[in-house]
Amino acid sequence: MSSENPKRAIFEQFAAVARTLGSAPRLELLELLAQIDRSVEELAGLSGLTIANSSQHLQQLRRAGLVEARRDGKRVIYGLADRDIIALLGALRRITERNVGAVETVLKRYFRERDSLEAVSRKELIRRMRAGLVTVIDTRPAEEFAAGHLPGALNLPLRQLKRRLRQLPPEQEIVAYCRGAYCVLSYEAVAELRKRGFKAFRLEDGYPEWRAAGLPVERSATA
Amino acid sequence: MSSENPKRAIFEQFAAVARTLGSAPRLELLELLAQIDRSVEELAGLSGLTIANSSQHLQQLRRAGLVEARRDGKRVIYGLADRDIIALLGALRRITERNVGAVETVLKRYFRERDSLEAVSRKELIRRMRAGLVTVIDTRPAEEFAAGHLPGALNLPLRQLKRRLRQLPPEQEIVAYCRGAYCVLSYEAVAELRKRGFKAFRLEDGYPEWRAAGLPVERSATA
DNA sequence: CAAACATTCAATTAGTTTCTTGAATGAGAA
DNA sequence: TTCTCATTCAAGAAACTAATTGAATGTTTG
Repeated sequence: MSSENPKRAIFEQFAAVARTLGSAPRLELLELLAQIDRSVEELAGLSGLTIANSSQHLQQLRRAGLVEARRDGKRVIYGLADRDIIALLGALRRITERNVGAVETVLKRYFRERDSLEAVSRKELIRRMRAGLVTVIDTRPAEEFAAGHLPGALNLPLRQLKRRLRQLPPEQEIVAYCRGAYCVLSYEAVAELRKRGFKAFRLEDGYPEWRAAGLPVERSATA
Repeated sequence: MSSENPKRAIFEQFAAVARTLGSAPRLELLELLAQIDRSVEELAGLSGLTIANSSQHLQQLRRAGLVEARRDGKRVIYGLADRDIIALLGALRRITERNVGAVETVLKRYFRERDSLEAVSRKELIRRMRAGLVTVIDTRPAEEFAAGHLPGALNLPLRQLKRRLRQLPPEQEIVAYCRGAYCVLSYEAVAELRKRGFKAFRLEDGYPEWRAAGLPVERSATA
């Protein structure tokens, strides 16, 4: 680690960033932040970490230049430092998927029915949206929905799904999305809808990727 | 790390891959492999690691699905498992550069003259190549050059540079490239050429990125 | 100013990772 | 078979990282 070798010193910089990504809790925090900026307390709650622990992970992410913090009254709000970080996470996901069969295995084990894994690509979804063939539902909490969502999407958080089945067209195809490829909400929604006889699919990735691709989004009050 | 939480289990898979990237020696090995497949001994020599240590790092890279090994007689030859890994390393580099000023600082400190850092993009290089405005030199060792290089490039490894200055057109602009953005060879070549009065620039990135972008390459005997 | 609150800091403990050394494989050559 | 050589394995010491706890900081509110 001595800086006598400049090449090694540069690799050490890259390694430090990669090392920061090399922790499940920190990746989870990044995924939460890919959605919307949030306070420490919120992040701790959503990730299941203690507040102190979250704070420490967040500071590491900040030291690596991956997130930024700003103060808002009593709270400190964190957010991604750079939209490109979503691309980096995507690349990491792709490589991991391709190379480590275990990821798929874990998914399969959890979601028993292989069927519910069928995913629609963004491109395909856009085509079907244009043709008016599809109802798009956003399974994230109302707060995240309000901050931005796919055009024409219906906000249907998981907890409300059963109560609001009537609002869904029984004939039309339904595509559900959520925070990203491995956000469980949309998987669960699809499984539930299929059980009730709906033609439901999952969007291959989620809202952050949609927005990062420069596709149109809507902002609005909660549905 | 119990797998009771499937979401966490998935993030743990991603984290394991990222953690494998989080080590300067391993990133250096990957950079060497981005060029051409190589034996353990060769990698150890080029990276300055002991053989046993290289072997262990390589096995970690293999476990993470980043490299693959095949046997060739007495030796084991390693290579990148997947061309996309170059993209991942590129994304990591971009984020690190943008967010950690230290990288540039280290570079600056080493290459004193800020001037020699001026880089030409791939796109710009292609334009100038088409117009016949530029001499392209490849500063990598002959072996790597033979395995693939930019069309029309002249192989001029650093050690031969001084001896072969005559072969270079004194008027025309020269663009040097090597193994990637942080390969020191092309920096040194540019510094040397400028000292001698040539109009020399560095290609922003290197051969692996060129090839990964699907641009044409030549294979040939050593120049 | 003092109380309440969100976040951060500091110190400890437990668990990983790194590099080194020397011995063990396993393939090819004699 | 036996020798040689490239690579891998195994074990141990040193350095680093994560999570926990309780105290400290700094902001808003009364």
